[in-house]
Parts: sequence; C-alpha cells; structure tokens
Amino acid sequence: MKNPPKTNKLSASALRREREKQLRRQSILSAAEILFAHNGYRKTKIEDIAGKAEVSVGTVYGYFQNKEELLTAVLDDIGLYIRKLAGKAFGDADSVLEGIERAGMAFFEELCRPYPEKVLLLCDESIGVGDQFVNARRNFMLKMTEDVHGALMKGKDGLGLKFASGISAEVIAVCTTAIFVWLGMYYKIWRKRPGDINTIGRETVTYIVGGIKSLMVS
Amino acid sequence: MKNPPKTNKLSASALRREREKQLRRQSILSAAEILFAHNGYRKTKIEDIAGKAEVSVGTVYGYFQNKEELLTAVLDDIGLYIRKLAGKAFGDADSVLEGIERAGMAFFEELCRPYPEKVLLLCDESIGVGDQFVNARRNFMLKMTEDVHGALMKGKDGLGLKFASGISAEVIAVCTTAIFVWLGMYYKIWRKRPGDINTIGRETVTYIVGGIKSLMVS
Amino acid sequence: MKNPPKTNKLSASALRREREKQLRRQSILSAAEILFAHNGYRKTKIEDIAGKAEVSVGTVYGYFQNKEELLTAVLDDIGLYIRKLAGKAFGDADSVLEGIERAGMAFFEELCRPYPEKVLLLCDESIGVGDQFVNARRNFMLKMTEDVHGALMKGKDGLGLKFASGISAEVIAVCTTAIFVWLGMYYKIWRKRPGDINTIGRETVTYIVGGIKSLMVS
Amino acid sequence: MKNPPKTNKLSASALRREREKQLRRQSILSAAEILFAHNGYRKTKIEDIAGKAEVSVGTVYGYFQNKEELLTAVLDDIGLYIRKLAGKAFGDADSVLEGIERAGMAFFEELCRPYPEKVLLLCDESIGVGDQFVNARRNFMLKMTEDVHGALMKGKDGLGLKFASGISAEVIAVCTTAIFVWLGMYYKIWRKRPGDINTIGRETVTYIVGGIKSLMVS
DNA sequence: TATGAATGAGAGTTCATTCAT
DNA sequence: CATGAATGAACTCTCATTCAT
Repeated sequence: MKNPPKTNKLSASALRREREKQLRRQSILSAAEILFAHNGYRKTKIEDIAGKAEVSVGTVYGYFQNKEELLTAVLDDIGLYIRKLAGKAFGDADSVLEGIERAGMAFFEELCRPYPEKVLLLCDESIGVGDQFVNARRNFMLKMTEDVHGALMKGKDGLGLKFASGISAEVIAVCTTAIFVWLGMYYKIWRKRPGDINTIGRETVTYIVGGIKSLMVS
Repeated sequence: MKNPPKTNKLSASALRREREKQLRRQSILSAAEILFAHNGYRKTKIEDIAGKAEVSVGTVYGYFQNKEELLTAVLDDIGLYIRKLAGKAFGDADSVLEGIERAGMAFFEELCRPYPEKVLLLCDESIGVGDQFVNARRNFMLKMTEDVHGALMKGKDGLGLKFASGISAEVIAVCTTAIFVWLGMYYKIWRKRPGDINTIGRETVTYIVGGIKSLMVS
Repeated sequence: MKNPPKTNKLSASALRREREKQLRRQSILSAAEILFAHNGYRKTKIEDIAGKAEVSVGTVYGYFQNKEELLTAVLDDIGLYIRKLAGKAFGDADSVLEGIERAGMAFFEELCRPYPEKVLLLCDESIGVGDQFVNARRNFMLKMTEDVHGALMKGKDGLGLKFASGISAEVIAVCTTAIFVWLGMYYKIWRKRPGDINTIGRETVTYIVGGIKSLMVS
Repeated sequence: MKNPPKTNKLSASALRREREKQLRRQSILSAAEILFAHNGYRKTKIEDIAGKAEVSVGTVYGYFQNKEELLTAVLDDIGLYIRKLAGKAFGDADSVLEGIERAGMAFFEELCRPYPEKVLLLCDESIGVGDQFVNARRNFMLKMTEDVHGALMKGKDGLGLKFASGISAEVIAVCTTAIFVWLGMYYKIWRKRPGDINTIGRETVTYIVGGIKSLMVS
C-alpha cells in the first residue's frame, strides 16, 4: 500500500527529476569552468559559481563535496572532451601522420581558439590546490600518453610506426600537450592580431608534426 | 637638498649601507623565489619569506611594495637567467642548428633538471595574481621571441635561415618555451625514474629541433 | 467538519494510522535521545536523527516543530523515567531512609551504569540551546524536589522526618541530582576500572545518604 | 651599532611591552570567560569576544590558536582559581573537618555566588567541543581529587583521617565538585529568592560535610 | 630604517528549516 | 502526510598590509 503503483506517470516524474538533477549538476559545472578559467581558482568564490548557475551556495555543496572536487570534475570534463576530439581526428584520417595533423588542427580550431580558457585550467593554479587535483591532472596526462601511443602504433595504414625509444610516445604526448596548453595562454595575446591567427595555428601544427617525425624511425 | 654632505667618511658608510641594502634585497628575493616555487604563490605567506630571509615582515614591505611586485621581480630574475643561458649556448655553437641543440640541452641540463620549480613559476599561479605579473610574463616572452628570432636570422655561419613566415620565430619561441615549462612540471613525476631522465632530455630536444626545422625553408 | 465518517472500516484504519503515528514519533524520539547523548546536541544533525529513525528530514519536522522541541521532548522522557524509578524504590522500601538508599542504588544501577549518556543530557549542552529547554529542565528539577519532599515527609513508617529548614528538601534534591548527573559524566572515565565500579556506586550512595541525614532533625 | 645600548630605558620599554601583552591576553581571556558562560560556547562568536576585549578578530588568533584552545585556557584559569581557594580555606582551618567546611563555604561565597557562570563552564558545553577540552577538564578533576585526598589524609591536627576505602577520596572529590557545579547552574534560579540564599549555602555545605563524614571511619 | 603585533575583509563550509512534488 | 533537494545565514580561521615604537 505504501508502494506507489508503478504506473508510467510516476516513472516519468522520477525520470524527469533525474534529468533535472543532471542538468543542474551540469550547469554548476559549466559555471565553475567558466569562472575558474576567467578569474582563476582562488579568486572564484563558491558564491560566484552558485550565482552564475542560479542556485544557492548550499546546492553547490549538495552536488560537490568541496571546491577542489569541483575543480577536479571540471578538469575531468575537459580531459574527456579533448580525448574525444583527438579520437575523432584520428578516426577520420587515412594515415598516422594525417591523423596527427588532423588532431593538431582540431585542437587548435575546436579547442584553443574557441575555448582558450578550458585549456588553461590544465596548467594554471595547479600548485596549492590539493593532491586530488594533481592526481586528476596526472591521470589525464597518462591517458593522453596511452592514446598517443596507441594511435601511433596502430595506424590505419596497416603498418605501425617505430619510435626512437620506448618512452618516445610519452615525450610526444607531453610536449604536444604542453604546446597546446601554452597556446591557450597565448591566445589571449594573439587574439588581438586576427590576421595572424590562422598562420599561427598552421605553423604550430607543423612544428608539432615536425617534432613527432623526428622521433620516428622508418 | 637630497644630497648628503660629501665627506669621505660618510660616503664610505653610505656605500656600505648601499651594499647592505642590495644584499638584503637579494636575500628577500631568493627566499621568495624558493618559497613561491616550492609551495606556490598563494600558499606562500609574506611571513614565511621574511622568516627565510631573516628579516621582519615590515622590512619586506620596505623593499617591495606588495606581494605581486615580489613575484614579478622573481620572474624577471628567472627570465634574465634563462636568456643568459640561451645566449651562452648560441655563442658556443658553430651553426644555428647547433646553437638550437645546445640551447635545448642547456635548458634541460641547467634549468629544468636542477631547478624545475623555477621554470614552473612561468606557468603556474599566473591567473588571479594581477596585471602586473601578467605583463611581466608577456615581456619575458616577447624578449625570448626576439632572442630566438635574432639567433635564427643571424647565425654564426654567415647565412641566416629563412622561415615559412614572418611569425615563425614567434611560434617557435612560444612552442619551445611551452615545452620547457611543461617539462619542469613533469620533472616532478619523472625524477622518480632516474634511468629514463637522460633519454627524456635527449628526445625532448630532438622533438624541439624537429619542430623548428619543419618551419624552416632551405 | 473535522470528524471523519464514523464507519467501522474507517475507524479501524484511523486507529491504525494513529498507532503508526505514535510509533513513528517514538522512533524519532529514541533516535534523537541516542544521538544527542552520544554526540551532543550541537553535533547531532536532524538528518542523522531522520536517518536513524528511518524517516525523512521533513517527517521529523512533521512531528516536532524544531530541534529544540525535540531536545525538550527527550528530556521530558528521561525525567519521567527517573521519577518512576525513584517512586518504585521508595515504594519497595520500609522506611524513609531505606527508600533513600534504594533510590540511590536504583539511580546508580539502573540509570547511571546502563545509560550514563541519558543522565548527561540534564547537564551538557544546556547553555545556548534556548529558553524552552531551560524551562523543561527547571520543571524537571521542580518535580524532583516535590518528589523528594513528599517522600521524606510521608514515610511509610508513619512518622515523617523533620528538616533543618523549609528548603532543605530542595537542597537535597538539587545536590543529589547533581551527584548523579556528574556521575554519569565520570562513568565514562570510571568504566575502565570495572573492579572499582561497585565500590564507587556504594560509596556514592553512602555520601548521599550521609548528606541527607545531616539535614534532618530527629 | 645595530645593537642598541642596554640602557634602562630600552629594558623598560621591553618590559612594558611584555606587560601589555599579558594584559591583552588576560582581557581576551576574561571576555571569553564571560561570554562563554553567559551565552554558551557555540553561540559565542570570536567576533564577540574580540569586540568585548576591544581588539580585532585577528588579534584573538594571535594569542590563541583556535576557539577550543581559548575555552581550554578559560577552564585552566578557573581550575587554578578554585584550587587556590580551597588551598587557602584548608590553610586557615585548624582541623580537616573545619577545612572542609571552610572550603565549602569559600566555594559558595567566593565562587558560586559571585561568579556562577565560571562554575558552569566545568559542566556545560563539554560534548561536541573537542578532545583538548575534555582532557583539560579531566586533568582539572584529577588534580582536584589529589588535592582533596591530600588534604584529608594529612590534616593539620596531626592525625590523618581514615576512609572507607582507597577510592573514597575520589568519590568525595567528584561528588563535592558535582554539587558546586550544579549549584552554579541553580544559582541562576535561586538568586531571585535572596532571602533563601544564605540558608541554601549553609545547608549545602552541611550536606557535603555530612556526605564526607559518612565515608570516614574513626 | 627595522620591527612585528594588530588589523579586518574575505572565503569555505555547515546545517536548521522550508516547500514543491 | 512523506519526501529530500534547495536554501542562505552564520561561523571559524587566514593573511596581506599598516603603523606605532
């Protein structure tokens, strides 16, 4: 009797509540991402995030245990997005080298250019936050390294490529990520020279591809 | 009016006082550099800096207007050191490409490896500090770009090299600096694998040189 | 208007509902008592009480207006229990003095020893809660005083005893309650010396009886 | 030259500063004692204490690490005062029993009556504060027990008194302290009946002495 | 000029209470 | 009547900066 009949109606209401919960979580996350990137982790108050997400401070703490967890969640989100981007770029390419070029262009065109702030979070504010965040960033880098390694070893052209050493993939992942992160920071300066932006993007990718090639052995 | 009486005695004492003043300034700066790098800008208290420099809090404010100016001074110091390092590397080399390699190795061997924290200051903690610091970093990057540009255009071998475009030097400067900064961060992880460190250093430089070469035209 | 139709069926269901209501109220009260006593009033969250009583937070507020009322209800419960205990002890005794001793032992054996926390609620956390609670505690003490006074004046042995003054009963009630409350607190320390517990109990009752006797005049 | 001459003047200024420091510490402590006792530990804000002591919030934290340490310091202060009081009372008496009576009256006249709030801190607010405070209170009680034990065993009359058992002194210390603590609480009610106050005091001491005597063996 | 105690605005976090479902 | 997510006021503690000595 206490159990409500499992009609469509109730199920629907439960579903809707679940959907709203996800939406609210997402809106808090988005607000945090924007504010962290714009003003920095420390300067961003929970109150600001709550305000931007149009919820109360308490609600933020209902979805995230504390400020650091919020930052970690933001980072995870960005990492997921980046890896998807790269995966798609490689999937569309016919060879490893083309994949690299496409991924490079995708990073630039679809990440650094439209959302330079997202990329900055990977670098900025890392010291002094806490171990949880540092671990999250480390995990992101490890996954990136695996992705790069995997992509380079099992090219669509059937024959994988060989590297100078067993840790070359790691070096490549780190150097390449570094460039994009730094690029995000410089985008804030460069965006004022719109005529050069395309050239900068193209040449940066050229630099990256050149760097990667130099660590390959035929 | 401002001039003190120019007797010998006073002059000597004035000189000594001036010397002591410089020494004290330097000791505050060093303390700040070490602590900022180790614990991050935010977590470092003025009190800590004063303690390490063996002066009082008030004295720190006698030499630097505020915390941000202290960070800016630290950054300027590091920038100077880096440019000297690169200048010496290019000076010792017989060709532009050799200069690039030497500079790369110097960065790695004489900066990232012994002082990974110094390098981190270029990246971490940048957001949310203040405009003064952001400007200082921008200036550092602009000077770096000039250096790279100059070095590449006027090689010791007489004939300068040509680049894909007029802003290639800038792209190179930015990408290369990015890698070293990021390397500083990863050094903290990699230092636990001492066997790989040398390989990592060598391959990183290879990557950089490969990147630079790919933006050159014969 | 308020009256529901008096059909048998509904009446039965109404009764059951009433019973369930009482049960639920009781389970909330018990949960509160345990948690208040274990963790203190301040540290106990309404959420915890709801959780232990297996109801929702909102339901707690359906039965009690606010947190203070809950504490007051808990106190009333304990007070009732104590007075019953004392009443029974006196009822079983053949003389006033024997009643005093029996009551003392009952306090110790059936309250302080098994539920030291209950007794603590009378003392701890009293300041800063609110007037409602302070009043509840005052009422408890007034009733205790009446009980003591009544018990001492109308002993089973026919002839009541005389006191030093008109407020001696009050003094006795207060001092005796004080000892038991404090004993509850010390039980936490003493329970680690099980060998001494019985002696402590016996001697405490001796102290109390001695105190009471000294305020009597033959 | 940097060393200032150790003239009387400087020494005096250092002394004065030290004195002022102690005064300020004391004024913070007093403010805390009064507010904790009046409004309870939880309800008392650091801001209130700072306000009453006419210093800033930061200054409070310059003298005490955190709120709990402040409470602990307050307790230690009171404990010291109580033990001094008792010591003096016993010192003035010619026999152990007289000492007990004098100490009891001193408690009542010089502590409970003028400062009922002080006494309350020993009981109230104990749960939910922290281990540091609980330890402080336990230490206070242990010292009290020692004091009582010592006083009873080595009376001025040359021959110490014998007790029912080895832990009687402990039982006496605990019961007696309990009464005074509780008395402090009841003083708030009783103060409205000024005519009875003296009687209450006298009879309470009688109760205590009666209790103690009943644990003695000739 | 050096000192370091005092300042006080500011931020993260908690939790009693409410109310739409 | 039950639910539990949302609310937001309140509180503790930090630390850059000032200023009397």
